[in-house]
Amino acid sequence: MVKAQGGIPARRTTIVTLSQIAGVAPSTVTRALRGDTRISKKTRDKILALAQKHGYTPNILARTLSSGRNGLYGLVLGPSTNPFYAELMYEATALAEQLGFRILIIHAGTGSIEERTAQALLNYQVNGCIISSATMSSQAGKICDSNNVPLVMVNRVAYQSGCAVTCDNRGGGEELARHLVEKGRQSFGVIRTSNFSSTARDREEGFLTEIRNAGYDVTLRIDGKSTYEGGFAAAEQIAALPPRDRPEALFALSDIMAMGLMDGLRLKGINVPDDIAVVGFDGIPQSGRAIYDLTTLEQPLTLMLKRAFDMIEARVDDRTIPEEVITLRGRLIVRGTSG
Amino acid sequence: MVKAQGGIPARRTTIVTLSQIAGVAPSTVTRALRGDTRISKKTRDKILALAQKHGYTPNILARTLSSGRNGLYGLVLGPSTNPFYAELMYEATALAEQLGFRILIIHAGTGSIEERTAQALLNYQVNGCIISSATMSSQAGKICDSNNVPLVMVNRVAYQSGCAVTCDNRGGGEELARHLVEKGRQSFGVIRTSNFSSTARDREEGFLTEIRNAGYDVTLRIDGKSTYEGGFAAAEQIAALPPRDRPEALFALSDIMAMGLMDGLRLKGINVPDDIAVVGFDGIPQSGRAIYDLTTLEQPLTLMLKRAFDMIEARVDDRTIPEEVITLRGRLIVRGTSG
DNA sequence: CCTTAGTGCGCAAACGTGTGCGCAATATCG
DNA sequence: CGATATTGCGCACACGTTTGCGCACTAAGG
Repeated sequence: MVKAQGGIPARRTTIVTLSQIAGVAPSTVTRALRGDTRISKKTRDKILALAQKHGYTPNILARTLSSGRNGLYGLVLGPSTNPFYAELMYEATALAEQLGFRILIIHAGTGSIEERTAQALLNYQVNGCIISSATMSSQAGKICDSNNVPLVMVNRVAYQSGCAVTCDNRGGGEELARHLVEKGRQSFGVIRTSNFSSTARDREEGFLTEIRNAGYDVTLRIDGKSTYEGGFAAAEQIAALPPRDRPEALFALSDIMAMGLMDGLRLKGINVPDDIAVVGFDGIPQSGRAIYDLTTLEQPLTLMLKRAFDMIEARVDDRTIPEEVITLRGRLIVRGTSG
Repeated sequence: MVKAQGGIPARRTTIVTLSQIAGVAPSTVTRALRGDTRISKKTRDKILALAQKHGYTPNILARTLSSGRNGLYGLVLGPSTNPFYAELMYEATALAEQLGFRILIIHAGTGSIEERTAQALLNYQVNGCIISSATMSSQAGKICDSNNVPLVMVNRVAYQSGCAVTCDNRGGGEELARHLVEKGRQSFGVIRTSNFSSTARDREEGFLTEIRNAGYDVTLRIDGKSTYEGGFAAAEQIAALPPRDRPEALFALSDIMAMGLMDGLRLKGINVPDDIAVVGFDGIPQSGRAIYDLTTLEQPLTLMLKRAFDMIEARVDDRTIPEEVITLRGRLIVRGTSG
């Protein structure tokens, strides 16, 4: 209950307020504001002017209660150690702002989405939720499913079911492999991740396939833990190898690992790309810094999110649309680290 | 309106549903769930069990409509080019999760908060809003004020009025200055920002004061634009100077600029700290990377946000609490770049 | 037995918005 | 001119939750 200060009950202007001033029914005000054609132009103009004058702003929460629609979209983010997620959040926010939506942060960090988190989605009656990293517990998935909350995975494909928008990770891996082969590299290593996400697996498989097609093989695999520090540690392992055992090219499954890797190599006096070529994946802005100048495969992040929003919107209108997976092709950015 | 699929109207369980099953009034269910003492233990236990069994989750939106309280906190973030804001978002989310709140991203990026953004706060009836960077247009401030939306600036102090939680930027600048002087540096430069935030100004003033106290002066000032790229460009300007005109120590007003600065210097063959010492401000995690190993002044971010939440909560309960500014002391982290 | 105090709960309204239905007035047509 | 279609709007209820008020019942005290 809003307490008035100083005795004047400065209640906020609502549709009812406006209707009283205009001398019409609240329903008329609603329809006028929402542009219902059945309201005469004269009445509508009058009400719009009144709304403007009294600084009316709709109470979205009340609207939700009545019509089920609010512009609220949940967002689940991966850990802060990968700037990719921060970028995703910024992109999603910008896109939402443009489309008139709002982003509700549901969870940010590692760990899977448990029942408690899924309930938050219901508590706030979000129209849908974009999940960028974490996996869902089956219990949580069931909750969302049975309550008709459309879920879309971005940058990840669920194992059993669910909507998803993802980059062509396999194709990207292949493209990077071909690029390195064209550059004349003949032995290869992969800085991979310990988690079993579809994303990481597809990238690695694509890479491996094309390397083998070219008649070579991946001879070194190190877990880079999807972090800068993991990539850095991998560099130390590589530096510890006798130089002739070191691969001529390394594929870090994500840019952030590639950055750690390069810094690690640099500190050990190993030159990129003269001694070892490095390529990454994601296309985060930091990879373009002169100090890295990383060859990478850029994900079409803005477009991916746009598709994700579209998917949710479509399913809000029609719950019966079947599950859908969209794969978008990434773009190879050739920079200095691939030789 | 939730459309049922397959003929079975799988409506969500609400307080009314529960009340019907239990054979009591909805008001009794509410009070039982909220732990009102006037409900007998027997009834309460029965209802709690029922709620558990039927997977009841409260509809916060409806609660808001009726009681004005939801756990929604707006968050306004600065540009993505400074990872400090991403970290702030992650911290705020973690803290909110702990306290049972939710974060609604209101705006992320550059630019001031205009009327339209302020209205979003009203649309969703947020309990309050944390503003981490942008300045508010006076119109937007008025809207929030007249609608009793508590605002707290974090990492910034408003010029005229408003609540704020901030690090002791002036004191931090002084501490960094003393540290560099102790290390024997005798000439100084500052990589500053073009915007006129209180934060940047205080840091620079504190630094300047102590440098002068020690009998030296700041002889070089470059605009680093609060970005990595700005810091990098500053390095190129400095490298273009004849070596004896270069300051012996540089203070970048934020870590992200310090990082760009160091990379720029490195690429020009200038050694840190042998040729030039560098210190930053903020204490973002990236500054601790081996490749930077930056001496900096860490902001107590978690605590700052905790205080911000507390401030808002207090003002939700009691609108008459006057405006308040809290300043928290930061922590000097001495690493390798200060010599 | 009567009064008083306290306990446990229900009634009904309120929060702000959306919508199906229907009524009245006007326009259109035969 | 009368019948029908169209336009413009109001009524009433719904969404899920909270809360002031008050009623009924029990326990305690005189």
